[in-house]
Amino acid sequence: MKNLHLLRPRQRSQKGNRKYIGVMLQQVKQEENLRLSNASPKHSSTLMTVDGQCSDQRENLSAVEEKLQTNHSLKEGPLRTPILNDSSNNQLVSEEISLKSTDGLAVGGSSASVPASCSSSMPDFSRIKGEICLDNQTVRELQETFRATFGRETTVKDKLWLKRRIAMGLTNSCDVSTTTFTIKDNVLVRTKAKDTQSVMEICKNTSQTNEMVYDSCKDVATIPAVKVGDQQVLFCKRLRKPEVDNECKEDVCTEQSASKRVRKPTKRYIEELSESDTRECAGRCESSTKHSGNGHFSPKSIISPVCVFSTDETALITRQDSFGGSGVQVPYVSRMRRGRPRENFMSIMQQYHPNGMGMSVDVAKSALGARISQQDNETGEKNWKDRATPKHNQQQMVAKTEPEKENVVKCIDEPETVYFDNIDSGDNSDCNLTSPTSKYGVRRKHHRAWTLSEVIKLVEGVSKYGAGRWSEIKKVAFASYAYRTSVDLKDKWRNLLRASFAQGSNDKGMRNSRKHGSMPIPAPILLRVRQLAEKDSGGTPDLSSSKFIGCSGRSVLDSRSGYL
DNA sequence: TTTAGGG
DNA sequence: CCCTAAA
Repeated sequence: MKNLHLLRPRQRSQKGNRKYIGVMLQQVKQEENLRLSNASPKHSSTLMTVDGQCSDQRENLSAVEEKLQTNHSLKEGPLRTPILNDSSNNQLVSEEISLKSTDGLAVGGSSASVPASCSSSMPDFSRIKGEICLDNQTVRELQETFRATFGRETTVKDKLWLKRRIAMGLTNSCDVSTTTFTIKDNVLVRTKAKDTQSVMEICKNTSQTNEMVYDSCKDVATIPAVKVGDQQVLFCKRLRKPEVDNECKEDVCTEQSASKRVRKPTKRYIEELSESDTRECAGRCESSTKHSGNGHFSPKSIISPVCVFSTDETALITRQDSFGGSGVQVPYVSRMRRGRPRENFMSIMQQYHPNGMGMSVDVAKSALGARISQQDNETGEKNWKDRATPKHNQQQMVAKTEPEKENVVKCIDEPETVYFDNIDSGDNSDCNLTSPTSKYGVRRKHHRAWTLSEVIKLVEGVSKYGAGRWSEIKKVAFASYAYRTSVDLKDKWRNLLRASFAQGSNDKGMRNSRKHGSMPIPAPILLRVRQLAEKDSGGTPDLSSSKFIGCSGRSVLDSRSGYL
């Protein structure tokens, strides 16, 4: 008792504990050996040897019991591993299979909460009476014993297997606590139910720590424990899962497998899993094993992707997210977008949150306003307000504004550019932003292909105002193109410059390097771009500009008309 | 806001 | 095309 108390963790440091246990184990080993060599028969307790001779080792037991009662339980604790012959493992495997197929009753299929051995039919331990030596039993008797033990029939004829199963079943059965059998020192012993029960009860409540187990079992007559190597494995650990299915698997394995029992994942493990789970894009849902766990997390916490269709009929995977304080569906791909929301964010917003727009008007305006084709700010503002009304969705707006835009374009542009602009209006519609166009293939989200007319306008604008006066050019030449910002002009000009110089250095190379699908820019325009660039970097804008117009203006027009 | 330049 | 630093 004293010793055992010393084992309590709270009274000793972990380190000390381990050390102490080691010493104890040594002693146990020694005494065990001693005891085995001195065993002498004489006792009245009912016992049943599992593997060994029928000779009784009652002396053994009584001695042990005595010692247990005299507070030397740990030292004297019978920790000997039951000798279970594993030579027929292979055979056992096949037997297991046959077992499953033939008499596979409510073994694994039954609900986990109700162990098979308890649910289908109760084991009848009263059938096991008196002194039984499994070794001497015939197969039939063994089967009977099996039935008594597990409460079900078996067709297995392998004696060894039956013996093992019976032994283990008796040891591990959930009903052991109510029976009077327990395994002790390689012997199946009929003991006082009370003691066994207490063992089981204690073990049930025992944590993984061996100290506790020792402690718990200290004053119990029989200790169903197995020593595997230096590890102590208590049979009572098996109480949780007496299912035959599980036992079968373990049968095949060595006894060490008992120490490798499946453990409930630690909290930490679960947390890590869920953490990574949350990080994962729910789109590629991981195997359900993670979720199947312990029901630790409510299903609601699992992100459920929602499939929506935006105006351009592109399927978007969205998830609930808080944007600007309001929970809205945002596309999965663009989580945590740095800048302002994409333009068609508004369409999604309006489709799914027509009334609740938690985002600032400013953001919304910049998002939507950019897509509005308008002649002036007033129209734009009007359009914006119009669109912002909750009931309107994107399609309606587009349909409404499309003709407007066309009119605008036609009114403003010179006759020769109307053609291009009409094409523009055709594929500039909002619906085409992300969808494949007939002409140029898939476009990026915010991309509007530069049409030739736009390019020409840009070039002319640059020639008139000079590169860098983007806002000026935008105001004059691109007033009707709300979607072309001054930055866009600048970017396009940059591209044009690149293209023009590329062409200048190597015409053929340029042609080849040009991306497929993008509209080729006529060489004359590129030439003019280069000249403008040179003029810009050079000196007198006016002079070179006029010179340029005189020289190549015509060719540009010619080429353009040629493209018309 | 606009421009210039990097990404 | 987007973003941002400067001006």
